[in-house]
Amino acid sequence: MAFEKQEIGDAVSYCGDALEVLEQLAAGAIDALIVDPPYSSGGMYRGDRMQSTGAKYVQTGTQVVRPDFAGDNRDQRAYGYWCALWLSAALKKARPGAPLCMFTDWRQLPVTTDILQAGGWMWRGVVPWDKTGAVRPALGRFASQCEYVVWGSAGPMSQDRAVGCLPGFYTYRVETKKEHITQKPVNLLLDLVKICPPGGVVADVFMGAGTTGVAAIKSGRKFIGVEIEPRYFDIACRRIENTVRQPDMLPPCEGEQATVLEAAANG
Amino acid sequence: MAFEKQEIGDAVSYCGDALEVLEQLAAGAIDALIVDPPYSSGGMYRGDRMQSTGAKYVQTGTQVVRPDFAGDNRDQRAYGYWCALWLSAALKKARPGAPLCMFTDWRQLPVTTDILQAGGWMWRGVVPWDKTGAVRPALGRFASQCEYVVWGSAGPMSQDRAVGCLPGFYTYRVETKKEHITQKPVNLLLDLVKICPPGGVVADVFMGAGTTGVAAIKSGRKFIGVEIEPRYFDIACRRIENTVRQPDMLPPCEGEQATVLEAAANG
DNA sequence: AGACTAGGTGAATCGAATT
DNA sequence: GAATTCGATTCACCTAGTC
Repeated sequence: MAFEKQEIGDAVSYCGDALEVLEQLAAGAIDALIVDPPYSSGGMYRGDRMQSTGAKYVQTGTQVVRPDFAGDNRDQRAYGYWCALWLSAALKKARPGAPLCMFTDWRQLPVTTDILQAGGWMWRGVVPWDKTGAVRPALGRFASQCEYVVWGSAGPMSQDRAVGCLPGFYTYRVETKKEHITQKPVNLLLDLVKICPPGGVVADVFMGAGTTGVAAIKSGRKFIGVEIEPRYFDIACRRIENTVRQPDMLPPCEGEQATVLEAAANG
Repeated sequence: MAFEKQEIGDAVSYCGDALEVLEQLAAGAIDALIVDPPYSSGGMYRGDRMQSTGAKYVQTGTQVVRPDFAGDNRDQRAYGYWCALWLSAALKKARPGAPLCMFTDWRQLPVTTDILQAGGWMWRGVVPWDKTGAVRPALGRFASQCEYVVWGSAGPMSQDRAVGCLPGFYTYRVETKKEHITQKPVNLLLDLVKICPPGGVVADVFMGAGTTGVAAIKSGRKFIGVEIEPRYFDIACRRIENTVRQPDMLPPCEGEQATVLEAAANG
């Protein structure tokens, strides 16, 4: 099968189905998988979830029209089976010990930890992300102001490529200008990509607006991206291209060397 | 069956098994259930989890000797069945709509949301608690610096007794002087008891060192507590007694009236 | 300073089953 | 019976922010 493929700097992006693209990658191609799959959340009842994403995630006030996104209307069991499929496919293309980060909300959190393990990955923890501003308070209840990164690894993780310790909690305000309704802050992803050894390949098979790619490239890592919806694919490619063009590269993180992986390969 | 029973101010404490004490309470006796059950966590492998709590939750350096606590060495399935039992028993003694808060760690979080529902409660969300300082960093990993409050209610929650909106995330440093290895900060519990209408009855059937009771009494609520381990029962009673004695009662929270429940009962 | 952290890794060791 | 393998268990050591 052939997909539209865009190579921009150290980023390779495919417009196609996650599962199908994953099956065409080389084994060991992925040093870290960071994904934000459609949560299939957003309603207590099946009928609520089956709406188009535009109707489901309503924005009050100014109406910003965005294309609907695909894969967000499965019920919870179908969602689980589908995730297990692409997670399993991704595992086969991941370097042994490669880390996996997967966004989810509170409602899908337990399913997510299950399907991560069903897909063959080793579950290692949960990292909350405090969205602060984006809270819808409810009288007499706790606000749901956090989303979650469920993380794990492709089997045992050795510490030999590690360059430091990462926090277990992040606070970043949701960006006001978004091109995708579930778009994550670049700064959040800039922190998360540190789980990938410097110079390694970060993969995201549900790119959306491409924030993971932006963060990977900006931090001197390589990137493989997949997005099925052509309009978001174009948006992602444009954002990655803008990142490649303006080399306001971040300074290497504390103790990070851009060539850790190459050194390991050579030595 | 008879249990040791201590009445201290507005707090009634029982030394005994949670399930057995719950079955002796009157229906509707509980306005809010806030519990910190033994997580049965503490290791990647079954053997690790089966150790005594003293050996499992290691303290480096100076050895502070604390009594082991009971019920922390079930495997995950047994943990689930056991929780479903006492949660179901508690539901029968809870006022309709009463909120439930249940502490857990990342490893037991998915089980906890399952068994909360298995016990008949309605799952409503997850509230992370950032322990900040109490982090054991690990090279190349995300630290696990959060624990979680899984919360829900005894059926539909009406908003008529609600006095305000609660945050969906808390940051409190672990207290340095603890009498129980899993003791929670008083300030955290002072925030959480706000889920209970002012003047209502907060119950905690795994008191440990009694922090929930301290927070309930300090905020002008009533309290029912249960603890199976006599040494922790004594510690809890002493801490509650100290709280009752020094009436440095907190000012009513924003919009809180100390007599909301009484007013409802009278009118 | 030094203790503290609802740990995790990996090497060494022990034990039972198999060759 | 001695050697080997595999699994389970034990133990030293690592991490960094805060008190």
